[in-house]
This record gives sequence, structure tokens and C-alpha cells, in this order.
Amino acid sequence: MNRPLDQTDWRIIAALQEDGRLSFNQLGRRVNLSAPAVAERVRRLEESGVIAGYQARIDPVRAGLPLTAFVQLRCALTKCLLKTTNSDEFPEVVEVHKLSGNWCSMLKVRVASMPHLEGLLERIGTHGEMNSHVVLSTQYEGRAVEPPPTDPQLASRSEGWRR
Amino acid sequence: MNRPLDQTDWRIIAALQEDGRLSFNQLGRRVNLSAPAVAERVRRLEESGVIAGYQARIDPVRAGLPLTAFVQLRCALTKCLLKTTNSDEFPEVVEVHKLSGNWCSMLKVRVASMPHLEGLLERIGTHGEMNSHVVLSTQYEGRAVEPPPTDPQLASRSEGWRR
DNA sequence: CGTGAAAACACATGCAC
DNA sequence: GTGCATGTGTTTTCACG
Repeated sequence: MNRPLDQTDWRIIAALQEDGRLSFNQLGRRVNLSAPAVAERVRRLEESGVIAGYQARIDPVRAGLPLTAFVQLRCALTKCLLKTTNSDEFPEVVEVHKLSGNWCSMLKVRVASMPHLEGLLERIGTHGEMNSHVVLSTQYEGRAVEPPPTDPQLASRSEGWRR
Repeated sequence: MNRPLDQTDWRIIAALQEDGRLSFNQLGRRVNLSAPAVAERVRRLEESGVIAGYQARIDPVRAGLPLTAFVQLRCALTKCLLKTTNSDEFPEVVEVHKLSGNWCSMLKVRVASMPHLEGLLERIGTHGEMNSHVVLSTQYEGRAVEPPPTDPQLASRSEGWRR
């Protein structure tokens, strides 16, 4: 329903992922556009949902949640975590994805301590078989999304089977 | 090195995770504080690193990256992805975590298409054994971090072995 | 550590081009 | 798309509790 994003849009997106509080003046300077022009583009990006919002990035370690873990879940179908619980029951769960493959879902959780993690896993475990991975360190997270490649080679790679 | 976060700090953190562009006026209204008071607290939170920055949330689907996948990697020690490559080589990789357990790292990747994913996995695969999980749908992501529980029961759970 | 009001500043917005 | 004028909202400072 929308025009594809051009290069300038992507420069705006990059700048706002770096600093979401840039004014239209500052932003315009970075992308070589006047303030009104950039304001109009940002308005479009927000309206079309490309920009879904703005948020402060909280460092979980300094906020008292130094432990991160990934939890894979193979739900018992009748009591799938995704359906039977509202998310308020598990504020520690900051991400939930439904997966293809053997495991039906992938959670990312933030906790304050090992006992906290242990207790959380016990509560989650009632929903099905479980597999957890404790994060030792995080190289990066919430990295800026970049424009997809336009490389025609890439688009044609799957054509190999035709010949 | 810093005072622990009080309840007001957490209300500020919650508000700024919801809307990172709130002015001190609006923010103050939400947490029942005057603008100067809230400005001082935010300054402290930024300085101490609890607030690590502000960023626009980009919807990867609308931005042309509708596919997300998790990739677990068991690196060949000599050519570990974490050490041998700079992150610019893999703009599709938006998260990198080092893990305990069998798999040495967990990546989250965003791609434009299946051929794109296939090509990326081939490139990543040169760094070691690999295990990938395609995300079918995402319930939520980048959920607001909440204050850790103060529940004493939780902190004492690990004492069970003493008796 | 908080308030409230006033000052200086920067910003978003509209319009002519 | 630009550049500028305008009015509004903001940040910031300060005296005070």
C-alpha cells in the first residue's frame, strides 16, 4: 500500500535508531534535507507503521536485571503458554516468538538472579517441555535495522533447482 | 556506585520505554513531579547508564525485512564468528549473545526473503556448526523492562540445600 | 530533594517561492 | 523540495520551602 523506502528514508531510519530524540532540525542536517521536508517524511514513516514508536533503551544490567536467558518451549497443546496466560503473569519475559521446527516457541527473559531464574523456569515449565540457555555476555542487541540488499544475485539464488 | 532505583525512577523508566520522546513537562505529569525534578532524575539515569539511549522502533516487516530467525552457533574455536569478523560483514545480524551450554552463541537475524536467509546461513556456516530456527510470528519484542521482585521468598529459594 | 514562576532558547508549523 | 517568520512548547535557572 506504500511506496518503497528510498535511500533518504533509510538515512532517516538509521539516524532515528541511533538517536530517537533528534529534532527535525538536527535530523534534517544529517540527511541533507530541510526541517519541513524531513518532518513530512517522518510523519509518513510513522503513519505507515515503519516507525512503530520511540523508546528509551534501558541497560538491564544497570537496572538490576543482570541475567538474560533464552528459553525454548515445546508446549503441551492444550496448555500452550501463548494462549493460556496473559503476559502480565511473566513480566520477566521480554520477547515471545512462535517458531517453526521442533520447538514451538522462543522466549527471552531478564531476571535479577539465579534463584529468580530458577523460580521463573519452574513456573514456565508447567506449560510444557523446556530448554534454556543462559547468556554469558551480549555483544550487541537492538542493533539498527539496515536496508535489505538489492543484489539481484541474491534474489536469484533459489533458482538453482530449475536447471 | 549508584543509589538503587526508587519507585519514581521506575515510573520514569516505564514511561520512557513507552514513549521515548516525552518532554520533561509531559513526563513530570505522568510521574507526579515537576519538570525540573524529573529532568534531574533523567539526567542521573542517563549518566549512570541505566538509560543507554533513545531509539526509534522500526517494524522490520514494514521495512522490508519480514523474516526473523534465531541461529545457534557452535564455533570452531580458531575461527569463532565473535572474534574473526567485524559486525559490518553481517548487517542482518541484529543480536549476538555468548551462551553457556552446548552452543557457544545465539544470533538473531532479520532478512528480506528465504533466498536471503539461505545465503546468510551459508556465509555464517563457515564459522562452525549451526542450528537455525525460523520465527513464524512474534507475540512481542522489546517489551518494557520492569523492576525486579523484592520478594524475600525468591531471594531465599536457593537456601534449600543448606538444611 | 522538591516546587513554582520567569527567562532564554529551540522547536514545529505554515506559507511564499 | 527550500528558507524564513511566527508562535508555541520546551529546557533551564533561580529563589524558596
